[in-house]
Amino acid sequence: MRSYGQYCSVAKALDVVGDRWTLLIVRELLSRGPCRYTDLRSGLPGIATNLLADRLRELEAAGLVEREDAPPPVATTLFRLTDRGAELAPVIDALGRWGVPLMRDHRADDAFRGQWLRLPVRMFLADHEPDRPASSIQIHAGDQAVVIDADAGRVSLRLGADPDADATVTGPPPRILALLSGSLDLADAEEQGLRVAGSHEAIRRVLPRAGTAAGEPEVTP
Amino acid sequence: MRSYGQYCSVAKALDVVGDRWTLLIVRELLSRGPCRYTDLRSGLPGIATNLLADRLRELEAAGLVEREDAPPPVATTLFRLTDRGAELAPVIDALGRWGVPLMRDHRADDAFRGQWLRLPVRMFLADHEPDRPASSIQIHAGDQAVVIDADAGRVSLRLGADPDADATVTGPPPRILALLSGSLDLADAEEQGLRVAGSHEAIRRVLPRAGTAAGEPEVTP
DNA sequence: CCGGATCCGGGTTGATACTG
DNA sequence: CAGTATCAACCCGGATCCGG
Repeated sequence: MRSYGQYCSVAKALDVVGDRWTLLIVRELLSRGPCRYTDLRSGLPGIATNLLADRLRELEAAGLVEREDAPPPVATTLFRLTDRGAELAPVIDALGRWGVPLMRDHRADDAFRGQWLRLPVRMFLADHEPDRPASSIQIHAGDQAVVIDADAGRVSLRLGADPDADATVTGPPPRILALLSGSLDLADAEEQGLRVAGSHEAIRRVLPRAGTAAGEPEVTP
Repeated sequence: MRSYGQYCSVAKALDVVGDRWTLLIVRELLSRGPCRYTDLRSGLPGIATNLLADRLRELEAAGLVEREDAPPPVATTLFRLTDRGAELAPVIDALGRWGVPLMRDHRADDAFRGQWLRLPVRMFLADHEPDRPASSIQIHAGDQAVVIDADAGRVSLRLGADPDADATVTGPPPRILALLSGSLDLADAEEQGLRVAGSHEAIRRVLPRAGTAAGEPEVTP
């Protein structure tokens, strides 16, 4: 990218990460951890493969990403954020938080990936009953399957399906997000296009509660 | 800008503010308040005038900026951030904070503007002696003149010169920034290319103190 | 299948000139 | 002062191809 040529830390930051796709690559590496080239490409639908290769080279040159040749069993190269690269997390968080109100306009051809729920999970969910045994919720958002775990006060997300989950929620991504953000009540979920099965307590355990986090933006579809 | 077409709040945010120059325009409006077109252009050295006009239109369409026809005495149009636009402050802050270590590489032809000190002043300075009467420091950074005021626990910055300032610091922007960020001690300032005059107490009153803010990045030139 | 490289058309940006 | 007009250069997107 052309430098802005301004002696200002915002401009200097954008000299490094202001290029198209660059911050989304960082988002992907932050939410998935070390990734193969192909994983990155599937997590960044729409990127041209030459651009991904270019950006990864630039990020490597800037010291934000390093490539690691994985050991023999897998024998593939992994891309991971350096510490300096991971320090962009507050930038991604701030952008993601500011963007929440924009999630109201969902276009039919918008792509969706399960790992993109990691930020809303961190932003909106909390384990309100940390003393209970661990519980999990299977989410089917569009064609993406993820599991939300609550355990000892911590809420986390993993990709994939878990047949032993305590509850299951199925529906289109915008409705799932509305539920997670607290703008759609669990009681109304079924009427709003969500299928909810299993333990409602496991779900209420992590959903935002009124007065819990004041000033949180919501996603009202 | 082309949409990324991803149902993710980070991508949606970048759909709106991810274009080249856009976030710098927001930075400028945040640090200067309502501005005339010409003020914006001078605060964004390097921008082409057609791009500034384009971006302002896009920002207006997105509801982040509104134009206001100023009353008869001045009779010019002002551009100001809407509330929604001002909510980008955490994004600018996060970028600016991440960019601080990049300030070490200052190129001779980098432009500099006094208002760009507003972010470092907020980030690094504090009024450590809130009970003393108000004091002020005149800064001459390159050809830019600003005044840092400390009053009743608050530190603020205004553009221009003030002949009644209690102290004066003169030098190139990188040295000024090193001093403000705490990586250059006031005692060493003179040897490092800064001219310091007047009350050193007024300066020490606001400079960061060891142990005051742990983990702050610094600018070591 | 993985991890790209290459090529090309079109859109965006940048620099300058000009105008109500 | 607040832009518009023009045009060249560059960057991006999409497709195709290639070596392990």
